[in-house]
Amino acid sequence: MRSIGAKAKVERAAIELFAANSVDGVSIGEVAAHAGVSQGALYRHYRSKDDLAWSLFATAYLRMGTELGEIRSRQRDFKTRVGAMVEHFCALYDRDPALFRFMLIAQHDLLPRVRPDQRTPVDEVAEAVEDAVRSGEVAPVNPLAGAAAILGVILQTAVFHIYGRLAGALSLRAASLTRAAIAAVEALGQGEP
Amino acid sequence: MRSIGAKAKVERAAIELFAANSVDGVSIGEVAAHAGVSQGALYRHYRSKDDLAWSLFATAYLRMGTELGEIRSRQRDFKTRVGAMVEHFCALYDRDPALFRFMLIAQHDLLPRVRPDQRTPVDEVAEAVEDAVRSGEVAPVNPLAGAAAILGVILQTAVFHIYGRLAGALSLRAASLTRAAIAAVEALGQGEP
Amino acid sequence: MRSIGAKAKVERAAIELFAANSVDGVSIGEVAAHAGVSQGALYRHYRSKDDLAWSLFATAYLRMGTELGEIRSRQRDFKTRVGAMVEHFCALYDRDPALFRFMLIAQHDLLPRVRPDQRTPVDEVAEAVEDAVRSGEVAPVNPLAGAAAILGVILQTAVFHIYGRLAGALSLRAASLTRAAIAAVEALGQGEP
Amino acid sequence: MRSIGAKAKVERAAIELFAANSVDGVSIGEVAAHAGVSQGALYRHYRSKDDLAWSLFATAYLRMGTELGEIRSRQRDFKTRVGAMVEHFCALYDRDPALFRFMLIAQHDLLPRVRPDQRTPVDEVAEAVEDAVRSGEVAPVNPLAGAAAILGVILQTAVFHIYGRLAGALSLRAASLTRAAIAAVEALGQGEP
DNA sequence: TATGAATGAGTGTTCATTCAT
DNA sequence: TATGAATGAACACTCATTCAT
Repeated sequence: MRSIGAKAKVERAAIELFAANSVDGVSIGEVAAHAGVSQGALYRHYRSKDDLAWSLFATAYLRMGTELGEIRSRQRDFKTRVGAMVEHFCALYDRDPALFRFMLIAQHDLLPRVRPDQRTPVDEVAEAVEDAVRSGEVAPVNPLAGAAAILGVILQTAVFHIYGRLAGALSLRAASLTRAAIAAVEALGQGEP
Repeated sequence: MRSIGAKAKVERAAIELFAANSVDGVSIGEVAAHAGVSQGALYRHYRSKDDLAWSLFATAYLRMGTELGEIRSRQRDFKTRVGAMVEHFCALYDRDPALFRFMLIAQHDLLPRVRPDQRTPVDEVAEAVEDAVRSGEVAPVNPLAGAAAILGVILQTAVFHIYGRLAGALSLRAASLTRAAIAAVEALGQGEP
Repeated sequence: MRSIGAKAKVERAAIELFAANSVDGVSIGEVAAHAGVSQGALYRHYRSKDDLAWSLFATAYLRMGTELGEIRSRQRDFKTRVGAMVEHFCALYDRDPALFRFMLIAQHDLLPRVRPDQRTPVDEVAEAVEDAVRSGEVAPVNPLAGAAAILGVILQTAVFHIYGRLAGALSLRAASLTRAAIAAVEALGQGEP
Repeated sequence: MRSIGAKAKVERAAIELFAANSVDGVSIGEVAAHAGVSQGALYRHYRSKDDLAWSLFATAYLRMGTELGEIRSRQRDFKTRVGAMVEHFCALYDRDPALFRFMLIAQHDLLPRVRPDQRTPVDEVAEAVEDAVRSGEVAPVNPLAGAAAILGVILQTAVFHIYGRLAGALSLRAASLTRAAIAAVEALGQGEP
């Protein structure tokens, strides 16, 4: 009856349930019930359960890519860029931990479906590293290896937070995570390989 | 005599299929077929599909914890410990990527089931950090935050390898990953928080 | 004024789709879309999907009965009657093959719903045979057996046309079908049973 | 438990229910219940409901083609051939009216799926007509038009029997149907087209 | 003991029908 | 009046698990 917000309610319910139980662990009926709509109504907005999961994931994942891209174009200094990116991740985590967890969980199923021409968070972080290498801000290093270090520091901290190993707002850790991420990238490039 | 190795064949098949398709994406029939045994035979070794997945995960995960514990007791120096741990992770990844990927995928479902008194890889790495802080090898830092940085650098690199973003044996990256992990932990402790 | 023709558009769409995919193979949404009206509008003209299918079938089927009855009252000679009836069938087929095919398909579901007091094509053809027997134009024969022979010759030819086994306008075959139908009825009555 | 006959019981139940209600009008649950097996058991023998319907239809339809082919190779005279074919149809109808009705109903959905290289009843009857034309037994006529006449006489009589318009064993009508079928074919070829 | 047929609850999905706007 | 979003019951199908042989 209240058609405005029906899709939004489904999205929220799906993200929360998928985050808590993984996509396969949640039935479409549970999503509908949690959203307060009928099962049939859900299919007016999404062609299938898979479409729902993919749509939520792709939207959030590619949006994060876009936002990191904007950060990259706003800042030119490597350390500033990494700092802003780390803060962006932390802010998302604090604002919507369910969405963050959903993305972490769902990536194993859904990442392979991202088209190679789409700009992902990984691409943006790797490009930031590449820029830094090119400008001499950091010693030569494989940009993707550098991106792995940066993202690893951030995401594993988020994972520990999810599992209760760490507490408090993640944003409070942004400064130290930034230092760690930058130091990791610099250290990567200091050996012979 | 034919039953010798039957359980091992099931385990291998399960790990490979679970790694490729996640636990929910694989039926017990597929595991049995892949292992070359009947479905009924599978239930002689595992009470349920869940028992199979949990048993595989817990064995591998806790074993990794034990092995990291042994590394910790063999080495006393922080950097040496981290280096050995990184090498251990890389060696496992290179030797059995399916098992590694299975653990990465399954953790979201199964980690919460690990009892708090069991020694996990996280505990061992965190304890190594704690020791280093206590001995003054690194500046004061939350041991779990340090463990997150170390594991993040390793595991995200493995994830990139799985998704084809990085190539070549992971062990070849052990030295640089070790430097990155240590640098990250040291940097964590250098700010005011 | 927009509603003028809406019902007719629904009928046409329904007949075409039902003919191509059978009633169960077509959704009310497809009919509405094909007709260019909303689903709700469709229910203004028909109480239900079943009502739509039955209404279309009954109208066409009973109309054919009426028309054959008119032929019967216009012509008194058996051969002339059969000739006119065959031509009538062929003309309908050539003019509206979808309607013809719909009737052939739908009869299995809907024929039992025709009330016994309603004059069907079968009744008219059987009565023509009965008249011919009574007048001595053909040897004694069960009128319904005769009607089966006549209708079988016509309808099976139409079926072959639908399935692409025969080509060209069916009306071109009217003369030979008439001869065949009459010969079949005459032959039926020439044995001992 | 009684694995012998499970598939046969499913087939019988399916044919009977499909004949009475059409394939779309019967749920897989009803078939299973009628057969006295579980729904799951049904899927051990048939991949899908469609596979069940198609398998039943193709088996019966192509088998009839084979049998008519055998009749054709046993008899060389046109009238004898037609007589044997008519008797074969009548015998099948009398022995298994449900199967006969199922074939009549299902053909509209399933006939297009028969591969062109498979010998159908239509092919066999048409070939019998062709042979008769070639040998001069009947005047020149399109073999498929002739087959339509023969099959029409038989099948429409069966249809009338199904709907209660005719009664008694169909085999009792075999002789007169044979005469009617032959007369129809002969009459087809006596005009100018 | 080992097999695989059988079970039956649960899933995603469709669709005829209703009704607020 | 006309729309199309919403409903909810029904459906085909899957699969972990059991058990007779």
